[in-house]
Amino acid sequence: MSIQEVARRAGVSIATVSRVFNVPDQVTAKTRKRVQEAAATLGYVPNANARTLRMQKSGVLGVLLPTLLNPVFGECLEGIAVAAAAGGYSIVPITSGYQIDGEEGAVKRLLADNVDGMILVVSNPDNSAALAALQARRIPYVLLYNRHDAHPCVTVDSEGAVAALVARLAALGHRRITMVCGQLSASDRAHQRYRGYLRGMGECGLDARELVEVPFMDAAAPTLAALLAGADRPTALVCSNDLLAIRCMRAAYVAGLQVPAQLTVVGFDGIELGNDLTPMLSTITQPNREMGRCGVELLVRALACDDIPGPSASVILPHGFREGESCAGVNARPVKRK
Amino acid sequence: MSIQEVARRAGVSIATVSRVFNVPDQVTAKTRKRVQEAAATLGYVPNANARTLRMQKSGVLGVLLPTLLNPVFGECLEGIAVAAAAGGYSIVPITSGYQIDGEEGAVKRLLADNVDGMILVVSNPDNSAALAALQARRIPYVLLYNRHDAHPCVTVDSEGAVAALVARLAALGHRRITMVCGQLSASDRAHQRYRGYLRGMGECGLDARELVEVPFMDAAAPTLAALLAGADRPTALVCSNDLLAIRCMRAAYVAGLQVPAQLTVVGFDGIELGNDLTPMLSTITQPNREMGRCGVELLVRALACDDIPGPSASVILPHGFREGESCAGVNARPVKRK
DNA sequence: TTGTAGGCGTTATCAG
DNA sequence: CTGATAACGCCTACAA
Repeated sequence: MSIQEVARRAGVSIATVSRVFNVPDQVTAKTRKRVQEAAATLGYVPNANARTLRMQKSGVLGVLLPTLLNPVFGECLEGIAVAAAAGGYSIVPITSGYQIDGEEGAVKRLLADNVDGMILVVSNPDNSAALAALQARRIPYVLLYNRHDAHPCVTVDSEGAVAALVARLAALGHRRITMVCGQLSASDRAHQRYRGYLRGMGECGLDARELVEVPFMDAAAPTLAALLAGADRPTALVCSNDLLAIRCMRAAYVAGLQVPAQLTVVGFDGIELGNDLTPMLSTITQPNREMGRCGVELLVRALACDDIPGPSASVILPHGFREGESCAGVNARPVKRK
Repeated sequence: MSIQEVARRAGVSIATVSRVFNVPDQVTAKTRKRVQEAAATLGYVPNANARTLRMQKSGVLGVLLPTLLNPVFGECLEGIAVAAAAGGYSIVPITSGYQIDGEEGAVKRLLADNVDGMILVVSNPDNSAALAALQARRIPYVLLYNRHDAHPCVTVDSEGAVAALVARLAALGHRRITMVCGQLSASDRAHQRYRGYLRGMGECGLDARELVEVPFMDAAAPTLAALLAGADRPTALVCSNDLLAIRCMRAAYVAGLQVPAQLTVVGFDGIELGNDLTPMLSTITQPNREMGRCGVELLVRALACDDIPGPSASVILPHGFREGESCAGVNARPVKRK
């Protein structure tokens, strides 16, 4: 069912049909109606591939995310989807995580699709083949969560946020503060946050403790159990993301430690789910939807002007701190539970 | 950078370039190499739109999901992605939830993209305009989680699962068992699960209690608070999904009720996160990834034979029950916490 | 206001 | 083994 059949059925030329869909006012009301009826009864849907081929633009924004198993990206994607729709674009989300060929393969696929621009969260903007490919093709793109001087990024001041958090914990009397992250090498976000930890500890005159890496979520339990076992165990855990923080709270329970009375756990991300946990998760909040929205708007604006966003377009969005219930002073008395 | 430029640079015709990418053995090793080098230095990526237009098939599977904010669909999508890749297809996931125009709009968009088939989770297979559109176009599709006699579905026996759960709760001494769901009208899954509740209660000789609907997650707190307030409050909550169950556990805490000592809470979905909660969530588990995988394989198989899956292709996958820690006998003694 | 025709990048057919 | 060419569905000058 192409434009041809609609034209035949309506007794007009294909050009007229095309106009009905693209510049309706250039067609007589009567003709227009006839065409619309023909299209409706035929169930005609314009072929996006043909249109893209002809127009040399697709009206599609590619979205590359690490995974959708972490709600933080789900929330972000929602912001992206809404903003894209508002800007007249549709999106094609791809995950680099459980996709066979990672970031570069995903970008190649999106390039083949002729996306007009891309929103992406990469593992490391330095030496990213994916970004190189985009630059080579002069495809406009915006990074989310990443932070890099050579690329347009929408993110928060992760380093500052964690440094401030460490100060807050120190003020609560914590001295043995340990940072827990996923696979450090897999994410420049984790690096930023770790730098924040180091800075914060330094500024508070505390000794930074060894970073605890939990590369595979599945195998987190033993690592965390070991961490919480010794006499010198930390009194506070700064987690590189909320999912990790949730696992840490579980590990604490398993180890017989009460949160927050005996162990403070703080996350990073501000996923909504944290609000429903008990104890409610204390966390550094990022405006995830807003971040998606902002990135898309940046991109759409650039697209409209037919130029490509540079590093100077970067935006640092404000972060926050959700009080929650998993964070307390080092000598807090156990919460009585009835 | 089209096939043209590669051809020119390699000093061959476009036909030869095309062959190098599609039937490499029909080209001399030497020519092939020249073309590949030209393509590489040019950064050539075959135009998928042109290819789709010419081939009349895209190699793309459309995936329509209600939302990605619920991890259950994230897990499912992972299964879909892996299976699709294995079958030589790529996917385009769309959410009907926060998309402007819902299921039908999403399907239209996918049709415009010339997807070869679709995997979808719809609100209600009856009178679904989306499904009607697919049938009219004779696009192969498979439903996930939904269950309907007139469509090919991959799902679990939700009704039986909930009925069995109710029996289990009754055996634990529970009498006042209440079901909690989201917006009942928004999901035939919720309906199935509710039917299971009714059947289970009936079979146990218990009086079914009024269904508690929590249409908007955001506003769940007051509704649940009211539910847990009275003297006649339930001793067990059967939740239509895990996210809801998590909220119920929070509501219990807020109401001063200990789970599971004073209130049993059981979910439905088996999201992985449930394992990390304290108390660990007791839930009816669905094989979410497997479900995605199964649906895709069904679809891919049909695509290969060039036919479209019918209702008889439906598959009921086995479900399970995760013991967890949020479910106990009605007179369980409070857990001592140190 | 409406119709005709060319070309977007590919693949496939048919010659050579 | 390789090259020329038509056609996929659409948009848009240009012509009528």
